[in-house]
Amino acid sequence: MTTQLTTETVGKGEPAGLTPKGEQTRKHILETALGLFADKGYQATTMREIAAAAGCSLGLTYRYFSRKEEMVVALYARTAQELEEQVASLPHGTIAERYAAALEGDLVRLAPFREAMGTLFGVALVPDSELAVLGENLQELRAQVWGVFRKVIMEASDAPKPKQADDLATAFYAGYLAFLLFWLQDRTPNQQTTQELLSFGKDLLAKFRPALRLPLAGKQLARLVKIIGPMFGPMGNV
Amino acid sequence: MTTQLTTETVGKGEPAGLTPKGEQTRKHILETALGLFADKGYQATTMREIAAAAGCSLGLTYRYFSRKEEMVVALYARTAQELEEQVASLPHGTIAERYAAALEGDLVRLAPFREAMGTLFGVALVPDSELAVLGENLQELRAQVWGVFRKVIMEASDAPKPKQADDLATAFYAGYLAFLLFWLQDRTPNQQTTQELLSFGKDLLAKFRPALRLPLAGKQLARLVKIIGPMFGPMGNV
DNA sequence: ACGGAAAAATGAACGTGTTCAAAAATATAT
DNA sequence: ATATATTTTTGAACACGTTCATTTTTCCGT
Repeated sequence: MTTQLTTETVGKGEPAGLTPKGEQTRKHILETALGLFADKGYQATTMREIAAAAGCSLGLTYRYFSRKEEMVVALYARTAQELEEQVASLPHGTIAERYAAALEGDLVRLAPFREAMGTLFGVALVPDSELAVLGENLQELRAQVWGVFRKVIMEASDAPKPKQADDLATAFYAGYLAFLLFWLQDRTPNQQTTQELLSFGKDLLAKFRPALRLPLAGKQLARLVKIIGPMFGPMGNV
Repeated sequence: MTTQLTTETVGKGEPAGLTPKGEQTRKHILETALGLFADKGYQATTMREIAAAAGCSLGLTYRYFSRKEEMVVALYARTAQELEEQVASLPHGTIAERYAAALEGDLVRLAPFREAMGTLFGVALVPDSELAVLGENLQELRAQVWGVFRKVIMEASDAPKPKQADDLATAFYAGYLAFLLFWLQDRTPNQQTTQELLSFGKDLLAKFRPALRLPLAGKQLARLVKIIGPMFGPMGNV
């Protein structure tokens, strides 16, 4: 009557319980798929190709990834992990410096999968999709990344009080999404325009950071966050 | 040896030349499709259903719309036309008032097709898609809407000099895209959060409009536009 | 009125993502 | 060890977007 599960509630897309062997197979399929994506592109890679390259049947891949895009979600989740690690070992400095460094690091890690990320965003922006950016399935991932930006702010040399830090983290998270979207659209060589935008944003943030101490600016930020914050779901602040 | 075409270079997605009858059929299929979209949703509507409802073969619909999403593009092009007309007969007032009115009007017109627009944006945000927002195929449409925002600014009571108006129009166009994206994600009843964001933006714009006369703000805007402007392609300014 | 060219329209097929019922393999209880 | 439940794996099928060779209709010059 007892079950033989080992891993418990790993993620949302995976089946309820996986034995060690199952986990291993899942990982192998994912690795194979990511290799093909990086090699010949996401759209050009067929589910049947992935199955063949992984040496298993087509149906099996659907046991571990209920959608093709879910493989890209797994990839993104992995780089989110790396983002967290990067920020943990980020030199102390101003908010602007740390935020810019975090964004740039993420871009570098995602670069080989730009096209795949484009398709993921395409699906993620369809509001009632299973993988909607602001949907329930990605809630945990959102909270994780939000926490990373909170850390970017709180451990900076010019960190504000915790309450405003939460507001700023929400704004940073929104800015992060917008920034990724911009990057995906940027067709200039080496995404140079995105680099310029990053520099611009960094300068702007540094220039206007002191203004945040003014009641006017603080109030406006608080008002904005009160509007858009709830769309991201609970982040620990409420 | 002469050809029998009547309409010349109507748009990008349609076949090269269409006789009046062809145009009529195209319109009929589009009308049928939009009805189905509004009725049972875009994703749930099948190309075969559209063909059946329009009383023609499946293949024929592909003669007039090379992709399913192209029907949504046609819909968007229509509401862009309506946006232009609305702005033409917009009461004189401040930039903030006029911009907010334009955005709100667009939302009202697009409301019945929110889900379809979501899917369109999904495709449009895949950079190398045939229908990429910033791609060549939608260039004309982009220029048209940009012109509308330019008019919003230039014929306002607090219109700036033409050069800054161009910069502002570019920023407004980018803001417009971001705003639509936000609206698509907004799951609150009646998209109330989007309404609040609109109010916030309007207030903010009104509050900081005077600051644009300051060299500092003007320079920052100019720098931003110099970065992101080229992504939209030629808009008449260059 | 006729013949030929261009356009409109058809219907069958293909590829790909996805589903599902059933078989094979594996672990647990007695 | 055997029986039983559970998980893994398979392979065939479906649905839908899309393509294409072919046929039918429409238009124009003579």
